[in-house]
Amino acid sequence: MSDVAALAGVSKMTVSRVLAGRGVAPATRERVQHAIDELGYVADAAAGALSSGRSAFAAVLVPSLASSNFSDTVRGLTAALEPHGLQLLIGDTDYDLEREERLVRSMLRHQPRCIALTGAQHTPATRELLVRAGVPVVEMWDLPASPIDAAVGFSNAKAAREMVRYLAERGYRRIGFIGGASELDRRGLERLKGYSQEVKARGMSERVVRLGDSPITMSHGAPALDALLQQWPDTDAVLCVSDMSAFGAIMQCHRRGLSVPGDIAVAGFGNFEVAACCTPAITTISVDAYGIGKRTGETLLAALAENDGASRHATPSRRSVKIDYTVIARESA
Amino acid sequence: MSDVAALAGVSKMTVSRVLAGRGVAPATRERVQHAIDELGYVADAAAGALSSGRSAFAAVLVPSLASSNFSDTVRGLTAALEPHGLQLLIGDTDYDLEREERLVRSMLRHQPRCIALTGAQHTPATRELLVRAGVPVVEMWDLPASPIDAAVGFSNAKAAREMVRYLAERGYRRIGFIGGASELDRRGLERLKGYSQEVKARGMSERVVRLGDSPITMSHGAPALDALLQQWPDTDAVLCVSDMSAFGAIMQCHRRGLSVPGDIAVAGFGNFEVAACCTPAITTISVDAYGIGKRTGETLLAALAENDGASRHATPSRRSVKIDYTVIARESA
DNA sequence: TTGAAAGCGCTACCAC
DNA sequence: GTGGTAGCGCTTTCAA
Repeated sequence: MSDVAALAGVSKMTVSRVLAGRGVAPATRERVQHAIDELGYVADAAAGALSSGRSAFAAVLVPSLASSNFSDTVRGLTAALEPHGLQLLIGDTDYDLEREERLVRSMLRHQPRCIALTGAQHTPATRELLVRAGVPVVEMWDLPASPIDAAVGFSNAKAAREMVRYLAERGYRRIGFIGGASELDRRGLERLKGYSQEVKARGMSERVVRLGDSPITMSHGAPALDALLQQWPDTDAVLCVSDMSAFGAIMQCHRRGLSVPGDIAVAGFGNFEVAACCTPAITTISVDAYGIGKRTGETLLAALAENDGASRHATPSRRSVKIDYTVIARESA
Repeated sequence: MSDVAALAGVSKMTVSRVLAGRGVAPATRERVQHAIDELGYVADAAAGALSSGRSAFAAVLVPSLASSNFSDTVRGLTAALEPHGLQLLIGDTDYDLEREERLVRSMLRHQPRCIALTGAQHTPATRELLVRAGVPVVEMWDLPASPIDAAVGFSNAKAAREMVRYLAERGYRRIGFIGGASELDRRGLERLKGYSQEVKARGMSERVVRLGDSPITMSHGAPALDALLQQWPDTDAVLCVSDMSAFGAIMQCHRRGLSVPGDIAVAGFGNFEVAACCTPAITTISVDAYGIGKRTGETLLAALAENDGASRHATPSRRSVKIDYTVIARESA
């Protein structure tokens, strides 16, 4: 920066102002900009952060970047935060709460301006770290009973209930559920819970197969469907924890010579791309994953703006943004 | 850190050494660690980076996080770099070279220790910035004619030729290609180039449909297949620029009552999960996307180790790692 | 094995 | 509109 200042014949402060886009006379600004280009000068963000006491980072934690759900959410966050000069620090927890804690710890070292993470469940240490960080926090994809700060999500249980209701209304009575075996995928467990509640409420019996790790992939569907039909051969509909699994199940139906939905109806969750493209097209719950990211970003920005205006100590906003979901009726159920 | 030092009754330097895991007497180390836990102290990475002149960042640029290809590559990079204490700065270029340049510029402000980016094509300014950065750079997913520094990838053109060869050997003679319309997806264009070369070399005629933006998604396949069959109704095989498109095309064949591969063979590229799960299972080119990330990470680490040992000015390694690919023969072709 | 001083590159603050 | 000074929280270097 000294070099640039010298070349432009101004002080470092003026260079700093030009970079920050603050009040500088047009002529001066041009000279400085020229010097910057000349020297290929790139300001050091670490020095800036240290000096000003505010970084340009936003921390983001998702269970898995490979799931289109969460990569869409990350895209939404990027869309909201990048225009405000925030650089995303993205971490992949792999559905592991200990790993989440390690990642939070490591990200906190970079003094992020705000934090977005997935789900309602975290280790006590993670919660403690997050609260102490004193920056806006949003938990995404769930509506926690006691949020750390704010939340942007929906009730996975209620959404699953709605799908069971849809199936019941279409006349299906022997409805199964296939999902993952892991206790770590809380959203999957919530969906299972919603399924169980609604099935019981209607006096139907539960038919649950839990198999495999999260994230649930396409290859989950085939063995899960086989297991379900082996135990309950007369099953007439199956709700899958995700469209990935639903797709695998439908392909397995093809292989077994079962028609969908004629012999068995299959419903998914998430409205992934495959649900619309596959034949039969998959009936599913549509969740706006990108919107969750976007709304989360906006919520964080609003909290940042407030904190700037008011006291320094982050006043937890506790706001909770409910994201809509809808049953998309297609061909498979 | 002063607070921690005071509480532990040592100097700041000793606290710093404990955090860095350097030579400190066990008793002292314990006292310090206790004070750290007590106060919930989290070291400031910006200050550390500024003081030591070396950040803990690795910059990564991919065209799209939504493509499982690239999210797998990011996972591979994480696996390689995270254990060495490097934090990934992930950017999504959206197949836009201008955006790539902006992202590089913004990431460079954080003084990354190394940089991984996708493809061989960049704006002149991007190349300039990257060279001036003086840190190891790896270009992934391609083998550039004149790499900036190192490269980890394969020839997309040769891989596509191999698939055409496979199809020709299975007796297909009227082979089409469906891909994206964008000039920005260089890997897609390379695949098209390979197709054209091999088709011409065998005296067959080209049948090319280019449609839609990158990243190519499942919904690309159906309209592209329709367009192909409208123009060349007697097509007996189609090579798709990606498995996503191939899947969409196969589903469209189902809808049109065409049997695959009986009426028309369909081949994909990438060996995505859907290729193995769908029926008929998709014949494709398998590329180890995760491995590209892993190898890239290892290449970067090796370069960092060298630079540490030797001179400060990064000696470009110019090494080029070739990644294997293979035709996976399944049911669809 | 530990401590003290200097300074990394920038921005906040106050003068002019 | 511009410049000087102080100092952000660490690590480097050297001394004890």
